[in-house]
Amino acid sequence: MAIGRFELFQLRCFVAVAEELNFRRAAERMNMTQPPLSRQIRLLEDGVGMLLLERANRQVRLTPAGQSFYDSAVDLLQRSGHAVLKAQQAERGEAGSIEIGFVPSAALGFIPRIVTALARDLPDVTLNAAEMMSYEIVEAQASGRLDMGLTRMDRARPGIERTLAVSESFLLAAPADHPLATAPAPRLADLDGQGFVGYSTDRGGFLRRTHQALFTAAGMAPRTVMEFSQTHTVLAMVNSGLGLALVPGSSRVLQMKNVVFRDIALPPQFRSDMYLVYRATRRTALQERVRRLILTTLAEFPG
Amino acid sequence: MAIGRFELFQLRCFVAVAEELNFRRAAERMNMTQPPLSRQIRLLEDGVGMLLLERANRQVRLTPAGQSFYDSAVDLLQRSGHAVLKAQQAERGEAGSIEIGFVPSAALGFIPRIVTALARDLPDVTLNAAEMMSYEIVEAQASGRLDMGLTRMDRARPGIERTLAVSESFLLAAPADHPLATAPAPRLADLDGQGFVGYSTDRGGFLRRTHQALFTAAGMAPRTVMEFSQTHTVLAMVNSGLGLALVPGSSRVLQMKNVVFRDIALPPQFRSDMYLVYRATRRTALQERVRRLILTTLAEFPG
DNA sequence: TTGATGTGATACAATTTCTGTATCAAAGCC
DNA sequence: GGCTTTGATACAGAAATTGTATCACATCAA
Repeated sequence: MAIGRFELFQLRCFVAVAEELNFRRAAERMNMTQPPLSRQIRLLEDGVGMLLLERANRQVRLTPAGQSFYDSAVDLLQRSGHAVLKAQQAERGEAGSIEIGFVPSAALGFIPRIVTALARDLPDVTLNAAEMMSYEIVEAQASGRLDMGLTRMDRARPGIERTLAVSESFLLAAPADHPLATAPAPRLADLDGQGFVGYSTDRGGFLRRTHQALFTAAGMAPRTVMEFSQTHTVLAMVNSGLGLALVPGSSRVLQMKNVVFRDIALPPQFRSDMYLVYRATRRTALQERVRRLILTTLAEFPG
Repeated sequence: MAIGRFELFQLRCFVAVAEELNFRRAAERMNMTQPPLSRQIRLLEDGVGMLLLERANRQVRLTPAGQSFYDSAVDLLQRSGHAVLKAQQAERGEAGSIEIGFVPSAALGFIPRIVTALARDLPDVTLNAAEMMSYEIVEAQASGRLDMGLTRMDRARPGIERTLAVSESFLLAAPADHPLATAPAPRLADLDGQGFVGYSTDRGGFLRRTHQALFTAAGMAPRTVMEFSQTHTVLAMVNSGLGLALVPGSSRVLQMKNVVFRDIALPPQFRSDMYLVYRATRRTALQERVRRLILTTLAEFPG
């Protein structure tokens, strides 16, 4: 027999003998007769390549190696049982790891809530959340590296389901000393001709397209000063007085000294929508559980 | 098959399949043909009571439970190999645990040195050192609860070997304001009639017997004020000015504000001897190793 | 559409392994 | 000194495992 090779059954036999220090009683405990028990012990000793039990003068004792191996054996048997329990947990979707990709604008309000809810309801689940651009989410999900994505992508893809996770209204972000920062009820028309900090097409470009559609529909055009891909950069520009901006509601958490957020009335179809995208088929119990948890968590988000 | 029961061989098979995701290649890696490999996987799945591999459309995939179980399996196999290595270490006497009992006066200088040396030279050995009275050491060693003892016991016992570990000279402990604290060269005769704090017979009584033999041989008698079993108590009495004391050299580590230690000339046979006692037969490699380490460590003790 | 190829599952006989009964030698107990 | 109990051994029957041959099915190329 190859050295270092043995079987768990032999470990059970050995543990029984080590605890009883008597082959007959150990055999009884193992529901077998003494000769085969002796044989299994011998096979185990062959396997590990050393004497584990000292059979001297009608008394069985553990050798030092046997004592050490006994400790290991108990540990191994315990772990082997635990392995089954963990697998059952994984099968029920209570444990495992989930890879989720999200666009930068989800980092502000959504991801922290998801992480919190997951830690509370599914503590044995590891969440690996990676910020990526929306096209990266598409790629990673297609190749199976991602279980889910949180993105603003608005066109459907084959094999990928999506659910509207949050629909936020836009907020008007204005420098504190701007007239619209204190006006009674800012309206879209007030932006006409004003300096405006917009979103670029660098990442996804969904917000930029929404804004353009919005301005076209309203028949007006702000004077776009500059464009940036991420909300915190846009707001930093507003903060330095460069112009106004229309940002998703969840941006409110970004408190800046010189930025005032105002509600603004917009046509109902112009909202900042965030979708949860996931495989349409072959979803595991864990993915399903996490998916539901994310949707219920984000449903409570102040729209 | 009983649920939760499987064999390491089946784990090896499963790991091969999980890594190859192909039964034929996995079988080749396991030096067997595909049918028995399939059978072992089936047995394993029966054993853990759930599906670990998804065989769909000519493609093998791990189920969530299978992924979890794969991680556990790799871990278990690694540990099973490690168990053998640890047992080999234990056989060579490089790992394991050693129970040693020691009398209170060994706690001052000897045990700390032993612990340090053991941590340095045999880091995988756990030392359990328990302070006990000398008769307890005898009992515990006889019943096998103790591997070794560090004691002042001077009579031999059957089946127990002993080695003189340290032979210390006695020191005169005097209150700082006592004449002998500053006298040029204190002699035994100077103690005649002086107040003396002695050792009691409570624990072993070896030191008391030595002192009495000493005084008898010198034909003098100090005026014993009080007797205590432990050195730190004796010194506390000296510290409060109650009298003089003769303590083992290693007591010097007990620094007390009002206690001065002086070398004192005594007949050569009157020394404070500490013995290492241990089983004469059936010593393990570890016990032998630790025994030698203790003796060499204590041999360097400033006698 | 059709054959070629490759997949894992299945059937079955040969082999191997394991189990239990009977027994042994040795050591402790009365 | 007989009696009991210990673990080891021998061996036949039972059980499990293996490899060969084969199947059913899916994919791919023409």
